[in-house]
Amino acid sequence: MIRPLRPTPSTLHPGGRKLYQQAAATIAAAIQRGDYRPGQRIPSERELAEEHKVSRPTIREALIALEVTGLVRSRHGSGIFVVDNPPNDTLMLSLDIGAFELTEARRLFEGETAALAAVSISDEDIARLETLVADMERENQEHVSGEHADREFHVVIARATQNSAIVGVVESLWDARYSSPLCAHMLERARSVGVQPRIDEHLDILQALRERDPVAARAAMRDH
Amino acid sequence: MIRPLRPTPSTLHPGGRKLYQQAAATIAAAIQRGDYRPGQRIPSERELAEEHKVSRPTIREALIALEVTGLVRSRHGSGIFVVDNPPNDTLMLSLDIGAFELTEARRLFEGETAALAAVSISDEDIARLETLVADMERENQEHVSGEHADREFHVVIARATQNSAIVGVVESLWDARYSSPLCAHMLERARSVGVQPRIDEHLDILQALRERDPVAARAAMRDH
DNA sequence: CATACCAAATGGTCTTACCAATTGCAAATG
DNA sequence: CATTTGCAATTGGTAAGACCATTTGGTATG
Repeated sequence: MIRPLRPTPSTLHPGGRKLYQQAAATIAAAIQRGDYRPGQRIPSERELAEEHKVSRPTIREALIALEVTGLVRSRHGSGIFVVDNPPNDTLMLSLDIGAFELTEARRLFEGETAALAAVSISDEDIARLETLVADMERENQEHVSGEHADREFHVVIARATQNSAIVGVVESLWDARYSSPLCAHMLERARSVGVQPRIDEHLDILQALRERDPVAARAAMRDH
Repeated sequence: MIRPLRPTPSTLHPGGRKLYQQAAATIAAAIQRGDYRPGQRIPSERELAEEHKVSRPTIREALIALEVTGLVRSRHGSGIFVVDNPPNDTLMLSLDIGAFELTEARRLFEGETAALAAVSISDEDIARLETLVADMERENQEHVSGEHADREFHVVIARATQNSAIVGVVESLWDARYSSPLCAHMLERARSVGVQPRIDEHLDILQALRERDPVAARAAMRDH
């Protein structure tokens, strides 16, 4: 017997995909489009169910999918919130990786990233890097973490390559530091030892980028 | 009024985590422990619900979490199956990236990976690479894809660095080729044009690794 | 004005029910 | 007996309604 390729396309499921997947995709699009801002509350499950013309269990499944993805977080009795950190738009990691391995990988890859960025970085990006280094110095004197500015510094360089795959890799490797308690502890110690050298290293990288010197940029980043 | 730190620990939620998370964790553990083999069917939703002492909607939420994670896949009317491919244990990608960007990123990062691997690669790995190249030649004459061997070739090199972070990045960038239909199409054309050069390029990389020459390995990989 | 309390809103879970797709077995057919 | 046909049991997909637990903000009370 010859069965039709798609045995009765089942007009009940127009999208082919399961309902919860469609709903999740729609909501995710709304988030990445900015309809729902980071940190902001999104409509309740009951409202979303009515809005998407599906039942509450279905909308719940969609929200769980988004929660697993890391886009939203639900708080019992309070609501569902868009996660503040625009997390991994391209790559995301799931397992812990040794701190040493991470450092080595970053050294390798970010060195090349800096070299590539050196030949295509814009003046605006350089200005942005300068303000970031200034922020780090200020936060340092106030004994604040300054990690956010540090991350931004590297991500801006990656973005200067105008290559989203590279940006994704750099972000992933950077965010991995936070996922492992072991790494977090190591960072805590490293930071208390000496912070001034880090500032200087960033200035070295910045200087190499200013001169559009790929070789110097790679070397500076590797020393970092 | 002094409220207890954990306002009436609510004996209904012993684990603190939501029920679907507990169930998902238990099932995931069973999979990674080998209780449920890859490709094999796991018990039905109704059975799992009874087994875990929760309702079917809850067990469904757990399964959806696992499906989003990529551990299982559910087929309507058939059952839920453990995904055969031991997917990305370290990194996974979610968005499409342009083909050009991917190529550039791979050129950059895998070049350094090859250079690092050259100084630490074992004889067994080199032997493994030789058989892989032979496989590719054979599959090539049979007009088979040979993509699997190609992927393996690069992953083995990454693994030779003994750095799981690097392995994760290389795997991610490689797997990204399959996620985008656009990329898949481009590869199809590229393969039909010429396949022999690819073999030669792989041999160049292999030769550089045999001589433990980081500079030559990087150059060969970049030409690839 | 500060505090304590209560009620609405909201996520978390359960129960039940029905639909849709798949699969396997059994009956009908050659 | 082999093959095909078709039905029925199994299983995932979705819906509706109800109840509990938590949070939150307003309100009454001191």
